[in-house]
Amino acid sequence: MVYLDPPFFSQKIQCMKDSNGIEYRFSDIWETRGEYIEYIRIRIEEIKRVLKETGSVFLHCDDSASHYLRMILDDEFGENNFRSEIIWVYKRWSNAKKGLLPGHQTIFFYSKTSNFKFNTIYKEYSPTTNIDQILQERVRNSEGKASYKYDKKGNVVIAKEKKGVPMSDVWEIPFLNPKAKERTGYPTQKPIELLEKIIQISTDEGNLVLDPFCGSGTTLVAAKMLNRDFIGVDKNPSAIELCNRRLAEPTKTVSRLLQVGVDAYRTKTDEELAILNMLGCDVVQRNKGIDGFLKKFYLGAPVAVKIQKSYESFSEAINLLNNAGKKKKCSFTVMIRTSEGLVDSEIPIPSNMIVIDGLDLQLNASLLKASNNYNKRLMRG
Amino acid sequence: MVYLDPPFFSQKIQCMKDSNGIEYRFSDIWETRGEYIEYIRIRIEEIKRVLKETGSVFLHCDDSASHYLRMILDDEFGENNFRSEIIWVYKRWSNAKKGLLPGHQTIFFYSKTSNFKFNTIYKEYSPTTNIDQILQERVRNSEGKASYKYDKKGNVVIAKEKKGVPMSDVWEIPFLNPKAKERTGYPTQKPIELLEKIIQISTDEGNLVLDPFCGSGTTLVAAKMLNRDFIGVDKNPSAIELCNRRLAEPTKTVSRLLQVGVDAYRTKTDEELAILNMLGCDVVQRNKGIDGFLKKFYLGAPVAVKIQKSYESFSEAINLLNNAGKKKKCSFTVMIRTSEGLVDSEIPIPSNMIVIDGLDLQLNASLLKASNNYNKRLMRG
DNA sequence: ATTCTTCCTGAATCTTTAA
DNA sequence: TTTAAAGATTCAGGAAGAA
Repeated sequence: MVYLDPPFFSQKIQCMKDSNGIEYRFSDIWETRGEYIEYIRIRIEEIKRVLKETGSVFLHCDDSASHYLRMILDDEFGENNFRSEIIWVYKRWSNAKKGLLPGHQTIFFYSKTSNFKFNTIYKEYSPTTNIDQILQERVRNSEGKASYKYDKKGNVVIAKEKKGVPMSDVWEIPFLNPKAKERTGYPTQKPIELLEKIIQISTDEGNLVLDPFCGSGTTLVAAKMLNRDFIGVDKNPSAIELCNRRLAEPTKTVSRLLQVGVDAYRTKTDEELAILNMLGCDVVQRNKGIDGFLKKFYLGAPVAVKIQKSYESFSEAINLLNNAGKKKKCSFTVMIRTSEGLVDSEIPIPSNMIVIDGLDLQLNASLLKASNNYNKRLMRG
Repeated sequence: MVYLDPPFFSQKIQCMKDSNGIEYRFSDIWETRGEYIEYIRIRIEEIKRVLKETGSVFLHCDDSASHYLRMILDDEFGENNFRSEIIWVYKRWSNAKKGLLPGHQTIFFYSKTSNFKFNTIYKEYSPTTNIDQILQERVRNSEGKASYKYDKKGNVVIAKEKKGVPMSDVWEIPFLNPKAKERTGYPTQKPIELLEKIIQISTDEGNLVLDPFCGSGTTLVAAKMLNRDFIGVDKNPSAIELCNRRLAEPTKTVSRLLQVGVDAYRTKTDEELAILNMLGCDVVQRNKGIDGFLKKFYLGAPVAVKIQKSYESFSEAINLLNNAGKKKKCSFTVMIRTSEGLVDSEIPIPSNMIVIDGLDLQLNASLLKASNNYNKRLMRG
């Protein structure tokens, strides 16, 4: 298998320093598009030459010249050997731009022949999947419509064991964060996770992986950890040095985000989210005293919102919100009192805090009043 | 704005039947690739001709010929007018295939000039984001490192109001489920939500939207619902008929259409469900006047709850709830008034109806009062 | 008109403080 | 001593302003 992440046609100089002050730099600047294409084409030709009959190539690019690169691959490998357009999706720290924020890169997957090595990776079923579909055998009737299969006694027929859903061509993997330990200081470094997937679907242990633009050596590190053989090439001597350093101690930092999933960071209940949404709030996830900020400032300052929790007394909640609001320089704070929260309103409410009873509290109060009125009227006849 | 979803170069015949047995069919078969490209190129040329200087084009394709289509766009619009490669991501029922499951389609976004119309849509911050960096102003020291800004007294300085994160070029929108009500039976039908986003970012109300391969008319329906003008073209007469049915069936008003259209793909919003849940309600799905019943009876009879909808005036909502409540022999009814609903409280409120303002309405009133108090205090010195 | 410089942003981590 | 919460930091990549 060959993975290559050649210079993009971005017309920029990529430059970065590592923690020791060593500067890594390469140029994505080309005289003409034709020159760039020719540069890549020669390399693709050679890649095809050295590839086994069952081998595959993965070409990594952004959207600046992906269509030209795919043309080259079509020409050299044949369009019938196109396997997939893999989309690597990530969220990244943002910038201001008129238009949509770039949040993906493309990896073209071609095989040398139709008899290519491929290991299917199975993922979990979507939570919306009906288990009957997985468990029960199905048949097609005369009109071609599918239905569940029953045996002669009218019992459902259980299907053979399934392995899960085959992996899709869209891969959501966190972008290598500027603060990640995995970072070497080399520009355009890719996450190990990405290379692991590519190596796993296209090779077995002991197979050979080639990266002709190996840079910081992510491909090689991933290959080594997965017990594949590997060859790396780079024209920059300091890149090779870096590769050797990394390979001597191949480490992979597991991203907490990847490990626990983004939902682990979402700590609000549906109800709390609905309240915050109703009020027009940005949701705050990592603050005990504040659940959200109103999207609009008042008196030139932010307004913090807190929903009383069931495990908090009212006075506790007030103190938490008040202190957090002061720290964040809020003009006002808003407390949503809930019926579940422990009632205990001994302490005075700060002058810049607005307390609003939750809908359930208001409803109960109103219903009580209405029932009393009704009973009084009854008494009076 | 022009959106086009031309036949793909898939070399298949697309065929599907709707519920009335009408068959829709068109051919994706072309003699040669060159012929296909020429067919598209002519249309792109004309699209550019009729487009305004501030206009944009969105070309929808799968990965079978996307590189050729983008070449055409580069040629006709100029590669400096390439704005984004939008990736539409969806999860779909799986099929066994050696390789990765296709889970995306591509939409190329080009503008006619660099002075193009664009409305940024802001999304929520990631749950991993630290609010301090959103809230606090930052500075750069002499070494170019960033840190938080403090005033002379050592207090943090609050940054100006933020709007959220600009939308990325990767859109996760569910593929039209085979059972979805929105389905017309037309092959390759796209979800309305996808078209809504495209129309929203590239046009304002009253602008003109053209779909030269309109098929079942999803683009036109979305345009109509968003108060844009629209033109649809299709060479298949039964497609045009279908479009007209979809566009004209709700013969009343545009807002009625909106109501019907929205209701077709979601009966209760998450917010409404959360409110009903908060109040301790059983949810009622198919009643215009009632959204839920309290789990507890009052005075030995059920209590109906209704949330005012954005497309209902307050008096309309009151009448609906009151009539439905009488039919169901309710002792009381509860109306939740919302800020989105049309305000129009001319008619008297029935004696057994309890009206509760939504949290947002109460918050707005409280903030207004608090701000006024603050200003008065300022005036008095 | 072109190049250079400065500024701004926020996702996801690392670091420090509090419990 | 361990863990959780809060605070601080980095950097790709556009925009806007300066040279």
